[in-house]
Amino acid sequence: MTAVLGTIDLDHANEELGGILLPKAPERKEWSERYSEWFHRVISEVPIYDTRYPVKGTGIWTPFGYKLRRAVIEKIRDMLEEAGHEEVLFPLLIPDYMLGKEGEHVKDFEDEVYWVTRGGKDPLDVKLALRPTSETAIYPMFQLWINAYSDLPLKIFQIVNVFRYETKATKPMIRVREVSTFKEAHTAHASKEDAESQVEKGVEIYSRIFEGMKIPFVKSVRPEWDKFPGAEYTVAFDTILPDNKVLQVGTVHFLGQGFAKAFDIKYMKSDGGYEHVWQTCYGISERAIAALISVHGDDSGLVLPSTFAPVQAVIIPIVYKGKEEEVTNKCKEADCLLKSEGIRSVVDDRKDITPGNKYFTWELRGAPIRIEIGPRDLENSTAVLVRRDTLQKTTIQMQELVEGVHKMLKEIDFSLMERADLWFKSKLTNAEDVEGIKSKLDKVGGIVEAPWCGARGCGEEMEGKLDGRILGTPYKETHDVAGKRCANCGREASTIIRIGRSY
RNA sequence: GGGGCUGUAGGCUAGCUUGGUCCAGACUGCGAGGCUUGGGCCCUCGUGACCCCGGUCCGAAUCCGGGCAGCCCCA
Repeated sequence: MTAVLGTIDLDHANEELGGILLPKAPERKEWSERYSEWFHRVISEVPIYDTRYPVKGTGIWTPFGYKLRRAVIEKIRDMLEEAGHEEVLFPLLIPDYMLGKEGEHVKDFEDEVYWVTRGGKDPLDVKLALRPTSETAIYPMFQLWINAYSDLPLKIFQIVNVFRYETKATKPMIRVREVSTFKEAHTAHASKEDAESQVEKGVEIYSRIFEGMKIPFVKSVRPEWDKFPGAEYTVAFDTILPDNKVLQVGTVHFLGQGFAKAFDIKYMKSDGGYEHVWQTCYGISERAIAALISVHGDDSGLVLPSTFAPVQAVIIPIVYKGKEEEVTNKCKEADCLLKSEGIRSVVDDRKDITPGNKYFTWELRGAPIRIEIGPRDLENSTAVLVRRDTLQKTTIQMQELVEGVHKMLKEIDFSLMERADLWFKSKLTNAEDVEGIKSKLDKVGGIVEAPWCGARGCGEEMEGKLDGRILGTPYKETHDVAGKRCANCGREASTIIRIGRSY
């Protein structure tokens, strides 16, 4: 990667160069060795998410965190709309008889549903659930909305909060009782083929979303015993966090006609007969934001891809006594220029805070580019650009500022993607037998791929032997397993199975 | 599902073992002023806390019980 002008080699970091003291590239020691603490520290210090609200498993999106959240939401909303989904908003409350309509679905959720049982002092005749997910709220309305094949396909989505009474230890953004950013899409189709092709489209949309966030992932078909309750099959997106544990960041479900039958969602075919619709649904929560924060970070804090950074370029005035106004004006001028070119910039003109202090603040907040303008730059018509990921300093001519910033943002995005991919690949390993899988899980963590016979009983047995969870089999990928033996039972392998220690 | 640990200013923490010395100390933050400003400057002044409820006791931040909240480990 070549930077704009006069890039300085990192090997010479910390040397005095042209009067500028260069810091070393940030380490990723705490990030990798004490990830949990790192994550808590970053979200609370930036701040992104305040966990001090006194209800277990909830938290508050702070202004900066909210901007980050909104950037992610907007990206997802755009992509869903582009793919023909329309946004709607359903009520939070679901009557108990509706929640209970699809047997498998309610059975899996019943232990973690919050109930509203009273209105004021009076007990309610019909208990109301806080949606744990919205299938049972939405599908009775599908029944009313869908009459004929001309109403299909129906593709909607909503961005809402959902509630789950988690019994396990909660973790900010990752395991919460109130999921505050659930992006759920629901579709209905006239044929199985059409619905299954929608599953592929859903997977494609999510792939593009995560690629945009530079979050590496694998797509797996979840095992029979771990699919979404009520679904025929589930395709899940898994990424790997710095502590080598697997995080599910998105799921796409093929629902078949199960819900359609339970909620009696039928449409009239061209021949006048009726058939139940075929359905899909897919969802992403704020885990995607947790992944965005985690995957790219380092010991100095957040590192954000430019698309999602609330501030893409921060301008720091280096004000010497007597030059305050001149320097500040130049900074404001640069700020206006950048803004007019569509760059989210700010001038950090706080008084009584040294520039160094501001550097730390904005590194913590993950601003991709820092622009320093001081008296020296006024003399030379220059500015100093510092990229967040490497902390490399570059001096640039003022008239090339806009071009330089655009170019540097692209370079940073590319580097982030490369670094994340490289790291992910190093955590995606394979093994041939149970011992090998175990050893890889212990030594490398992440995700281990192994040949598998495909039998459910064998899979469950393997899960019991391993201190890990079976993530499933690759979705629409070809893996050559010819001549290979199942890692567990030794029979002929028919596919690959993925295993990881997960959240 | 099982086990362990923790809760003192906004944050991090000293004090808790052995109850009284603590109307609770440091650092950081925050507010005011001064001095500075190309990697966390310095000085002065100010600000702010014993999670909640109950118990033991002459006396509780400290001991006991419960609640709430958080963290960690194992399944």
